[in-house]
Amino acid sequence: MQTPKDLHKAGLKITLPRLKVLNLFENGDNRHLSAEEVYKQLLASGEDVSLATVYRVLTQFELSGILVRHHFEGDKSVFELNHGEHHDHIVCMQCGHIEEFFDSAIESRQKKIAAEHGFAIHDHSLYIYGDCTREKCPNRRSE
Amino acid sequence: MQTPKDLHKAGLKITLPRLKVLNLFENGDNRHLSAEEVYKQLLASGEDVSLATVYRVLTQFELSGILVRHHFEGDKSVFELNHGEHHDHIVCMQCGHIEEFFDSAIESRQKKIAAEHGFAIHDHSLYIYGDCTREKCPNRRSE
DNA sequence: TTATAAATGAGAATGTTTATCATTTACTCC
DNA sequence: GGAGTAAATGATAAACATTCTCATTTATAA
Ligand SMILES: [Mn+2]
Ligand SMILES: [Mn+2]
Ligand SMILES: [Zn+2]
Ligand SMILES: [Zn+2]
Repeated sequence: MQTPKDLHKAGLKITLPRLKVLNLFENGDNRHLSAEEVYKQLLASGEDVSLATVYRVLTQFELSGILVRHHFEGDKSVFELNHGEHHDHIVCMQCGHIEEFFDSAIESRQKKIAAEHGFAIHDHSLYIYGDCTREKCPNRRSE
Repeated sequence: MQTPKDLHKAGLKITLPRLKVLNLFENGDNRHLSAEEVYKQLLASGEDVSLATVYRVLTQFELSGILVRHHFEGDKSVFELNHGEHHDHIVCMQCGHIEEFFDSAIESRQKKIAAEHGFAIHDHSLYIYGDCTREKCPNRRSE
């Protein structure tokens, strides 16, 4: 567990809950985590942080640029470390597996479209939903 | 108020609440409506339909292909008539104004990307967020 | 080390959506 | 057209994710 420099730079105190959450994203198994998942994984590893604090910390990390928030289909927000390079996502509707991609053709078309419609672009979100064909995929359709 | 044929085709009974909701989408001012907006607009025009029924009807219409559901940034679902041709959206973060677009270059890139990652594509969602430059655009989003 | 502002935990509250169930309504058959 | 039946509705409770409140704890700076 390290890297309090991000927290300092964001003007946030170095607290135990914040370090635990950060550690989960830096050293955990999943890049993409919901608040509930963060909360449960911390509980499971003996660290107890209140759910309210998990939500607060995730929002603060998003605001300070440490995390990025995504709105996959459905209700809950999902977060991942902000490594500085934008990317979009393909989500498996059977097993939830997520693949990341970046396509400069799509990105530049988006800029052009926004300009054509007289919009100053802030942000965008692109999610592709489908069925992955991995062996591991539990509900994999036998084609 | 007309067009019960869609309802028949979907195997749904022709009920007053369903006709009222359908009418709102067909003859109302906004193409894109949340459940709450549908409910309030019906109330405002004297028609009273319970909120539970609004949610039920919207979901049924989505399932039967009469409406399409969108997940714009934020919490609530937004619906619009399914006119058969897919399109994506640019949303103004100041005033909520929505522009629609279709870009075949983006569409084909998405197919290629899904294929490259071994995904059988079901669906996708693309939202561009920005500031529109219309005269009418106020500096606060009208919720 | 102490003072102080910030952060936390517990639980209440909020906003959106779904579930329950008694009552009403639309469609079918006579 | 009128009764029978299954489906739809309304009122409200419940579920769910998320935010708020406030008393207590903690991190930081003097
Ligand atoms: Mn990602
Ligand atoms: Mn649209
Ligand atoms: Zn899968
Ligand atoms: Zn605008």
